[in-house]
Amino acid sequence: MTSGASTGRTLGKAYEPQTSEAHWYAFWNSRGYFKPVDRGKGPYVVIMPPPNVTGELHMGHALFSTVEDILIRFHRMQGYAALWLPGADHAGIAGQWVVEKELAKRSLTRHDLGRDAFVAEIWDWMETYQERIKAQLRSLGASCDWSRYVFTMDPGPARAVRVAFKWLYDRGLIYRGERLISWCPRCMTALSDLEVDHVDVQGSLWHIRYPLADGSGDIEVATTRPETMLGDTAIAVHPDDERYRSVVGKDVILPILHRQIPIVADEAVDPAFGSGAVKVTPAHDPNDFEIGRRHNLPFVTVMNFDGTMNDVAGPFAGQTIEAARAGVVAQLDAEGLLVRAEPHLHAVGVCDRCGTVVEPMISKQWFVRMKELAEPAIEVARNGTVKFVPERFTSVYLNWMENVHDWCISRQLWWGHRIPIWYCQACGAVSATDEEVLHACPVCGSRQVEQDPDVLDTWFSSGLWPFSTLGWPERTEDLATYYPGHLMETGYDIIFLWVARMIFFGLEFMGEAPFHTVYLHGTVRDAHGQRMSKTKGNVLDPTLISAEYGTDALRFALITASGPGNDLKMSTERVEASRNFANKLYNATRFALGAIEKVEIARDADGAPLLPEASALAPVDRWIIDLLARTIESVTRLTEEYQLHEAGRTLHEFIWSEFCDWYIEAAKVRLRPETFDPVVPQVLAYVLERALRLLHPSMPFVTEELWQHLPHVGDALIVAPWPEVEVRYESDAAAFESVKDVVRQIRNARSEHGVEPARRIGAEIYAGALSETFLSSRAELEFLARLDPTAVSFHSGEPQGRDNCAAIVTADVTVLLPLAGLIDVDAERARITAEIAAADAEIERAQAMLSNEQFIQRAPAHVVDGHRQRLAAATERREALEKRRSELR
RNA sequence: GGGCGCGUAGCUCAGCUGGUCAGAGCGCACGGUUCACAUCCGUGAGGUCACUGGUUCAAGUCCAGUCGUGCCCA
Repeated sequence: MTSGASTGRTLGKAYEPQTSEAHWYAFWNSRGYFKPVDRGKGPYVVIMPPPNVTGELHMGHALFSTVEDILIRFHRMQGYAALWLPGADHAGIAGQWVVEKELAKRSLTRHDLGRDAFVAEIWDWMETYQERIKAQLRSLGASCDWSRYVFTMDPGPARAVRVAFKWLYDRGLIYRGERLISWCPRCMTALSDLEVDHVDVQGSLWHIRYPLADGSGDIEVATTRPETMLGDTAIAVHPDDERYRSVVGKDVILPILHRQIPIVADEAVDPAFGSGAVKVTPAHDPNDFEIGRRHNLPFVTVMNFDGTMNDVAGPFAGQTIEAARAGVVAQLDAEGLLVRAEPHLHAVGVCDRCGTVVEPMISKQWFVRMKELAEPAIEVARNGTVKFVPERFTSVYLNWMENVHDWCISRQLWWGHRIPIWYCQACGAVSATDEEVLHACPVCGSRQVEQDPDVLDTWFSSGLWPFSTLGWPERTEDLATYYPGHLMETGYDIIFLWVARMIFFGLEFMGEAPFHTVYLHGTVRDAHGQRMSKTKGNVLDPTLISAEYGTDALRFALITASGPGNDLKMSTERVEASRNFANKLYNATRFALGAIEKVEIARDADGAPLLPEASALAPVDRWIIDLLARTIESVTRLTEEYQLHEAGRTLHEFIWSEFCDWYIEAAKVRLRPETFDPVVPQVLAYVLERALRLLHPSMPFVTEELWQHLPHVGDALIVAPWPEVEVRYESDAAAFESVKDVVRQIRNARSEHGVEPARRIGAEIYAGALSETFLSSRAELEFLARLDPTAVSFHSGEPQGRDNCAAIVTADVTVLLPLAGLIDVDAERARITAEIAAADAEIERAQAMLSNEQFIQRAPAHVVDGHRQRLAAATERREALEKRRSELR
């Protein structure tokens, strides 16, 4: 029975997504279809990469939600208990910053409010924006399970973070230490390596002379950062560098501050750079830090955490880094120690959140020891337990994981998960706890305990996401049922930040990788290939686009724009084309319904339109049914292989270029009252109903709307079963392709000869072995080629020469079109000559291959056979054309 | 310095494991009041698949190199 869901909804002349979308989303949601339901095939789990709660949804979100939704809907229809678990991320640094910017408008800083009040302020923001993000995901059609929605700062994930931290701390995999870390002076926090971007800047390379302490001369070094010389504790040269062999072990006098520092030999020095001697500032440069450790050099910090120089910097204390740089250069110049300055392009690390130049600083921070965690994470990628789509990202992942450094996880922020470490003021004990509050020191019992003021890197909690969302560390039913999940879908730009960490944490805490497949999508760019950004003003807002063209159009445009892992250019033209496709489908369905409503549609055991008996089918019916079967097969396979763009294109081709352009057009002749054939509505219903199911994951709204109007059983398309191939008619389909081919050629001949579209012409048809197909397709042929039924005749044997005819010649069929007075004999001769040339080219190519002994011997039989048939067909066609040309007068 | 992607019709891109794969959409030209759709229909023009060499019976499709372009890591 047709569901009541469509009651009251009528189909207007054009598809109006605006009215349809909200209706169906609410319908699905209210019936609980977004929740996983076990239908015997087990679970299929996708954990959504939670969007940051720091702003609006952008095209990247539209892309990820489309890809994930397609795969979830596909598996749901296949009978899996499909769980797509949504969430949102608190985005530590970015989250804190947006609220600080708001405060700045009121001329306030977070320090004016104090920690508690500031955090309360952020919570207000987060709550408002979480709702906005949820609404936008709904508008994109995301069929995720809202009942399981989680925010990274919710009590569950927060406890997971503490438990994970304590676990790793107890295992010795988390430690606190003084290391050189990347520091953002604007955000006033430490960063991990991954949160630092490298940008090339045009700076200078200053060449400076350091006098030798024994007065025997001086040594020249080159640097891009002269102000750090205040913290130099050595000069280094390569041990094999002959130029400096004699000075290694001597001291130099550090200019300005007049400290005496040694010259050391270290393999890390590149003799080809500058003079071959470098200044060593262990406290402000990663390479120098290592040199400093190797040679037991002092670590002299000359900067404050706010980007100014400290007291050690002597005359430059209190100045900004930029001012100190200028000052140092000026003084060196004044002292005659500046050799020269030359323009120099070099990479500078900047904070990926705010763009401020980061400073390498020595600081006491918390770290995760990576070696032990990385090993199993490398193994699962190597042995295929975790696969990447596209595959090339496996080596990107491995390369990173094999060279990973310890992970700095403490952040000097107020917003985020507070480090669950407590310091006893009485006995000095350091204690980790998985409780929110530690009331007393577990060592001495003192109640004078204070929690570490810092918070954890946001990505620490992200790494736990595949199981913290399911209730871990509690042994919940969800965790048992849905872990490990199946697919992780996200952008390739966060493969390390997010995917890699989920894999090693999943292995560490759950003993199993959190998913078997990582699907990585590219970046959505504007029509010119530029990255979209607010400052460039080239942002396409998915909310506005889907409001104008429809969500289905936006989704289809995104998904067909390019394949996995590749960037894609988005433009409204693309979306418009997809909207036209939705409208095409909509109108095709309206047409089909006109026929379907005239008869009683037979149903199969599931209640869907029944596949008609073969005996009742005309060639064109078998053709479209076979094509549907092929489409089901392709779309299923392509979706399983994550070739969603190809699946989309395949469906577009089937629905528009085959079903609409040929089947529906051909069907019209058998829908006329005088020649009405009841099998036609049956075929229309059968094919269309299944086509809608195939297209549903990509274009959920329009397909649901239309499906509800078609004969069906079940409440909604979203939970209808995925179509399966029921029957094939390969040879019948091939035969009808010949009819199509003849129609196309007649249309072409008509066009070439300038026959008015409305004019019906006669035809003599010599169909040979295909006579039966052509005879049974007579009405369709007449209609599609605009032939005059009273002047169409079928013949057997060889075509008889006739004057004033245009000729259609294929390998099997010849059609003569008597066009007395209409055709230009010269033009027809030219047309046929061109066709003969084409046939010649074909014959030549086939002969060239077939006369090659090696080809005959080595190529597979079916390939050789294919070319033999090709040659035979082309030869026949050529003969017929030649004959026809000789008959032209 | 190391690694990866891309370079196919005017534009944007498909083309999976090498053998009718030279394709689609948009654009363009010509023609259309066919009762589903002008968000449409029909016909057509346009590419030596960046370049060079190689493997193979056979190469946009594999290999090597070159050029152009974009990105990641250090």
